[in-house]
Amino acid sequence: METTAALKALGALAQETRLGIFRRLVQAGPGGLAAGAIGEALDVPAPTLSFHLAQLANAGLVRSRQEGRFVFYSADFDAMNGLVGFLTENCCGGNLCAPQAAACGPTITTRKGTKR
Amino acid sequence: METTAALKALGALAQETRLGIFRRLVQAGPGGLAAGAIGEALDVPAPTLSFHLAQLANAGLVRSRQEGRFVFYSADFDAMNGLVGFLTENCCGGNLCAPQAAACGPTITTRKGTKR
DNA sequence: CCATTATTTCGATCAAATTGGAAATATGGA
DNA sequence: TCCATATTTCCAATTTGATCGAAATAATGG
Repeated sequence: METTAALKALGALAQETRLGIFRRLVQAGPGGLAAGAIGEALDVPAPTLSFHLAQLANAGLVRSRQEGRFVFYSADFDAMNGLVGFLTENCCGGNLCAPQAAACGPTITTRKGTKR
Repeated sequence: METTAALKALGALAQETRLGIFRRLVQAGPGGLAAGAIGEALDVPAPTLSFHLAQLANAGLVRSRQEGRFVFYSADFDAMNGLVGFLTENCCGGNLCAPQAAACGPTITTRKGTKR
């Protein structure tokens, strides 16, 4: 992820309502949620919600798809991974995150070096 | 890291000049740089620089210490780690980062342009 | 003290983001 | 077609953010 995209993603998440929306979408999983369901869950008026969803979409953090009368929004996990990668590089200068790698969790090393 | 702190950190980094300042400080390492050196490196007028440094400090991403006539600013790596951890949890719902764990990975994504 | 350098505060101005009501635009069903 | 529901666009008010000159504050050495 390059700087411009990272700036847009950071800006998109740096707002309470949008961060709430995104968290909700992450929680909802790949299927996402209909716009109305998000607005109801977070108690955000439709026009305001639409505005924020557009910002998130423009930043590449969410995707939308029409399904019947509904528009479903879902988190773009790849984009989020890209952002985390960008920050990790900016935090660590391209190397491992300092002291604790807690952020990367108990994890994943799917059996040694099987990258990808 | 709690939501409020994460929002402040995201907001602090979601600005071109501030992101540039922070990257420079990360690159400078724990010792940091004098305010003047940062301003000169990034060509930012003193008042503007002071404003942005204050924002970064308020967000907890940088620390400052007086040294002689200079005020040195340095990146707070723990805070940055905290932010990455927060995003990772919000990206993965507290579990593994989806498909590829590239960000945490075996690393060394020495990409051209990472430097400087 | 005084001069010099480093940084911050003040203040004014301009630009951009956020908000939500009212109205417009889909979409699918009766 | 007409209706009901879902979502977006339009618009205008309000708030918040960014910029930087000028002046103020801090630190040091002469």
